[in-house]
Amino acid sequence: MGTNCVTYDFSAIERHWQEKWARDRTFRAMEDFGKKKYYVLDMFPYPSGAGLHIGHPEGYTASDIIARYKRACGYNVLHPMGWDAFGLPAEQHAIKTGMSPAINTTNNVDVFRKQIQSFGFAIDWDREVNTTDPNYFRWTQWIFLQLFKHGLAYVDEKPVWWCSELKSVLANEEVINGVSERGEYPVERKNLRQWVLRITKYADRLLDGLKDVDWPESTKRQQVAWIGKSTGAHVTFKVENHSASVAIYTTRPDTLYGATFVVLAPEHELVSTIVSDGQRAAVEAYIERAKSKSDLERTDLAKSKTGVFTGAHAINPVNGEPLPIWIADYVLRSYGTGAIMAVPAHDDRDYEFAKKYGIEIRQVIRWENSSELPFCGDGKLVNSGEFTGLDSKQAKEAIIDKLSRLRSGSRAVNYKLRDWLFSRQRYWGEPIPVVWVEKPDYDFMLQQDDFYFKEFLPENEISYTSEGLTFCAVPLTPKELPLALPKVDSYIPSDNGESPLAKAKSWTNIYINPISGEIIPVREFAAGTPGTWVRGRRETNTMPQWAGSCWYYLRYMSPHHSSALVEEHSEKYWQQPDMYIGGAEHAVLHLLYARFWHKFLYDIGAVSTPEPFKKLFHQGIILGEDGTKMSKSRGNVVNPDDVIGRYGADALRLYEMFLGPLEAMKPWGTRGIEGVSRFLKKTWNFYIADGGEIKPFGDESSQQVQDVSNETIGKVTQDIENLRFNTAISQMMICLNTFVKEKSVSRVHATQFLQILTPFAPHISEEIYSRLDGTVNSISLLPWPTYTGKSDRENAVKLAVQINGKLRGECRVDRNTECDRIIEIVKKDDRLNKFLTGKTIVKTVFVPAKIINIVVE
RNA sequence: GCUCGGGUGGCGGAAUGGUAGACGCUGAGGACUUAAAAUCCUUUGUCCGCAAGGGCGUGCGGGUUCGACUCCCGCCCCGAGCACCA
Repeated sequence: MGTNCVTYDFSAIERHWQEKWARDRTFRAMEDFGKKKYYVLDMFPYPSGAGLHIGHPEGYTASDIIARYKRACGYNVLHPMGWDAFGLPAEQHAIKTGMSPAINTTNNVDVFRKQIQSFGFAIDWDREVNTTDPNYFRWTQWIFLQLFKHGLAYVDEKPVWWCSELKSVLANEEVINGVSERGEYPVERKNLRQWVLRITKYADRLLDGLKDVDWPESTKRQQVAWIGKSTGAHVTFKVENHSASVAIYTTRPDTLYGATFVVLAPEHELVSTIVSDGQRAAVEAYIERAKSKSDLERTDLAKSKTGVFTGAHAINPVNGEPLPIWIADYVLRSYGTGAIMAVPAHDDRDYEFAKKYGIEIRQVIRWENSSELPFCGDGKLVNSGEFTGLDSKQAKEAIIDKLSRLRSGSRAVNYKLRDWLFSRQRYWGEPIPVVWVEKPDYDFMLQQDDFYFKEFLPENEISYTSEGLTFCAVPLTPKELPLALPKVDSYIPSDNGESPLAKAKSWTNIYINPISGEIIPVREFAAGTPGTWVRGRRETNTMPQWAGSCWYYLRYMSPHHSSALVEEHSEKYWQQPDMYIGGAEHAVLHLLYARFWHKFLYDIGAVSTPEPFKKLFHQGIILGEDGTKMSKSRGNVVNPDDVIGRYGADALRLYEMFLGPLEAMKPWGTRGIEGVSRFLKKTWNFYIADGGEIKPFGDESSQQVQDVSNETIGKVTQDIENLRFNTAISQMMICLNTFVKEKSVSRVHATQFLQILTPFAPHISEEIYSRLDGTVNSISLLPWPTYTGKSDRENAVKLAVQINGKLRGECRVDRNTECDRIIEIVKKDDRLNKFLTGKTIVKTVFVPAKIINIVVE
């Protein structure tokens, strides 16, 4: 049953069908194991206070078209939605207003849900997840504990990015060009105790796995570049007149004979040991200067290189030559060994440095078409002792072999990828489920015969030392999960880098029982409490926002399951998303972290597939009408609620898909939506008479209608498969225009048109279908119409005629006409023949039923 | 700097070796209307021409081909990512 509206009243129609779908749970995903499954996933949104952005429904509409299409094709479709709701904006809102981020988040989610539902997406709302729901994040915490147990989580006191404005540590990825990604505030280096995840252990597998997924090449390339694997050698240089030696990493061992100096990063721990007395003052001054430089200054490529001689020399292991050791901030402590051999003849940076400080530049590679130094490619070796004459590739191997014999070097692999800094000094995140106890208490716990935690501990204990005391990490037991956030008076972090949770003393200070695993707050602990107890302090750091989004696609498979993160048989059935649609801004971080967790879960047997996302697609960005990024300050923001109010959800869905290729960046155009809106009205008027009743449709269609209908089914099907929705819509427009012109359209063709329109504009299609036929409860239950192949009924074709490659006309012929016959026809046509008279035909190229090209002289 | 993607009417875009500009927007003219909106019809790359017709045309310059927006070489411009990674 539809509405009773007489004209195309989209608000009434859309409200009616959305309510009906919700009531009937039309789009519930069932675990029907006899049916092939299709899992289509959107990157779930962060429910910001600003409400839904016009860009959100672009990806959601695309995935919805696929979901509805696949369902009509007979698949059992899973198309869920949820909320990535931990994160900084809610916390900053809390700091500003004092309102709890939990309440604020719930409000925002309610707004987002309502807005998303107003698009009529075929989502199974029974499976909604929310990363801030304790029943969700207990499993995020559980995964963390598994990582902990398997030695993939550790603490490290190390320099991290500290943003004093946000009062928080940021991950490398959250710092862009020396300022915070969010807010663009200045950042500095600060030493803090941090949780770190050992993603580097998975570097090779994260690289290899990319071969097996259907992802945009550019995204794969970005991940490859981020992992940054390189192969080369470690070479050890003895320091002259000193017991120390310097280890360097190079990808060019073939240039070893061209090394004329060695450079250490200013932070390299060897610097203070090897520096000569004469140079000490200059070196210390340089280090001091380097420290005060911001990262932006240090990495500024435009500035010239600087450095200081240490007074020490390193001995080149292959020829015994002493090379001056310099320090310079163009060498990074964090990559490789923090030290390099400098080969100015064959490295741009070393060349620039050597030029500036008058250091020898020695060519050891010769190449064809010799141009000037530096030359950084491969070639033939010169001035390289016994290796002279080899080409670079052979020389690399040969020189590494010699280094191995000399015990001065070996083959080595290096990655740009660093371990993942996993703790944040924030309130609004998942608490890290760990308790710290002092070392003597920890040893006492370990000595207990029936020590509960044995199976939850990593091989090597995790500990840190502060003010002379050593603390060891004890994981919470699964019984203690979820570890919920405590209530706090203030959400403001302290200036010393501690999370706001540190101020919730009654929450942080606890007693832990090594035998039962139980935890009780200090205030509940009395002298008479039975059992063995040890004092502890909860970890007060929380997890980064990435944590919850690392595994949400698994939770959708069994969102209410209470004894595992995903129910085994559900995971076996749904396996992984077949299609994942979301923005390219997540090309590296989210998609790399999720792959890391997934591979880990695969290793511990929690999931059965090695990769989380089979096929990935990035929708482009919708720009403002002026062609720039939508922003409040520019005043070019389009509000989806306004557009739906004015044109309806179907029109907005259709328009966003019609705008251009899904992956392209394209500007919004207010006039453009008028076009698709007219198309919908035209559709309505084609089916519905003035009084609101359905027009009569007979049993016969004209030939034209049959052909255009069939062609449209074929084109739209292909275009949906290839996510080319813009051309699918133009084909439907062509089809409708033909219908309107031809008028003799059968019931079957009238129904089929509505069916292929359904994934794009489901409300109007349901409404018209309910008046046209309505034998089934929803048009989405009808099987997708089939394309019957190219019609051979259409025999007369227009054949293009070219003479010397230039289009001169066309002729109407039977599609099977032979080449010779066509030349005769052309000769009889005065307008064509005039290009042939007095010329000889040298050659003809003939494509049957398409084109003929006559070459004359 | 390196890597990748792109450059087609007034605009969004179609066509990946076979009739460039589908489809939509806009503009112009017309029908209906007292009028307007809505709707419908015609037209809309550009130059010459009254017209018939013809020339030019997919960033620029070459090339391959019977035929190039499409493939190859060189250049210009725009966008994205990475950015002293040794």
